[in-house]
Amino acid sequence: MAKIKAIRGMNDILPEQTPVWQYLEKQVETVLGAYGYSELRMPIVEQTDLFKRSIGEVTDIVEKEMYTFEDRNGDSLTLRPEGTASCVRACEEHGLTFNQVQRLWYMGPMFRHERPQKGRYRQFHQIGVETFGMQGPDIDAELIIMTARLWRQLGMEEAVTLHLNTLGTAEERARFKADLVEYLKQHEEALDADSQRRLKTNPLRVLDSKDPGTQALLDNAPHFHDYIDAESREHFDRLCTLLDRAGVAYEVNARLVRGLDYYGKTVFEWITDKLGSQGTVCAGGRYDGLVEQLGGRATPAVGFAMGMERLILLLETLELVPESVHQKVDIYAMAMGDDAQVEMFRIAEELRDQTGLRVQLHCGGGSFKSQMKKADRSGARFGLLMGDDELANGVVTLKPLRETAEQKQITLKELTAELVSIYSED
RNA sequence: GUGGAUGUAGCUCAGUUGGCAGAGCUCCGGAUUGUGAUUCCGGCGGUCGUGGGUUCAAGCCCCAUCAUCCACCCCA
Repeated sequence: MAKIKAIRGMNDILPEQTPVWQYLEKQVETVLGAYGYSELRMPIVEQTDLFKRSIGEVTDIVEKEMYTFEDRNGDSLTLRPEGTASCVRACEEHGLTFNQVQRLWYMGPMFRHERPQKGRYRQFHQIGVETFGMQGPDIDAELIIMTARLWRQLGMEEAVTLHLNTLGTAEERARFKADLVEYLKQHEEALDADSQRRLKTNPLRVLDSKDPGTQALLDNAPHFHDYIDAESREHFDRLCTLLDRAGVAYEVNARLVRGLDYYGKTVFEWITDKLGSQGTVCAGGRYDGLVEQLGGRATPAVGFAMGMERLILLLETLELVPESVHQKVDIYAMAMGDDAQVEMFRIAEELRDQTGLRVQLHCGGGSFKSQMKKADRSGARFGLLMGDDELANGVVTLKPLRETAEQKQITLKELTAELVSIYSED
């Protein structure tokens, strides 16, 4: 019989990896907490229409990447491909944005049926941040400054660069789009194949093309920043000023478009060149129209999402994960003989009570030698031994495993005092 | 969805013109009875991704299929 394997593009995160995830999650939570953001937890499955109405009918995500299926009652459900739509839905459903401001975050798996690749998976994980009810550029700046703090916290600030742009209002985009299409149609022959296709489906995305010929052509194309009016201009300028004053460096990239239909005004991406072709590690923007589009009262909103797999890949590439996150026990307790084992069980419990240290008790038998070997492999700083001698004398043997100090026999009372003093030095 | 590369032990990988399936690491046991991380010896461990085909004989050649990786596309 064929072995059952995980679904393509959906990965197990193994015990060796989970400490890295926990480390990253904790760092992010700490930074979000420092800005007063609250966590929201949402279902993974939503009605299909929610995503169709928010992300945009003609985007690749909705057209061909959603995990959509029929519920038993015939409803069309979809595994969420991103979090913003769910977050907006939840806020509306519970009145969270009614006459009030919200700063929210969430974490969890997203699903897109794409061809897997480095940094791109069918089940992937995002930490998303969304804010509601604030229309000025101050909140845009706060979000970006917050992400910059996170990169510093993680030690990766040198590895990422901020790309910033404004998409203006829908009307401004429409005027620009018309002129852009007109220009590109005159040069349609010179465009790469993908851009010719995009010209019909989503012309703004031609700006994103990696094709050198297309990019050269765009140099003489209409420039979007010539199409934005005073309000959009001021919003963007103020954002830039706030970032300048905060010391956050950025590159204005007028060709940064973003794939989701709901963005307007501010958009940004943090990009690294260390991960191959999936270099966007964090991205977001303003989506003032979305809440209303989904049936709520018009509410300004800005948010972003980080790709956890990509951040972890980057942390590992740059060797930024502290070695200590992999250490899971402080003390490895061993016993020789049934009576000694009974006593060691008691001692281990007492140590956990009194010192708060992580004590792993050897189970599963094996020779003394093999117990020692496991003690070493466990990464514990100390081994704790209990045999006939110790049992008879009412002591335990404390053996340093990581330093050259001698092992010694001490009473349990001395042991707790000793361990407390050793660990309080660190 | 398109293109390229790769699938051999739990992991990393050898495997010659087609001729008995290997190494290192891990794991278990041993090198005078209760001392690990270095050494030495022994052991466990494989439907060679899967299904067909060619052949006296296939890990190796051919076809299909699945998966992984990389790139395109798309995006976090």
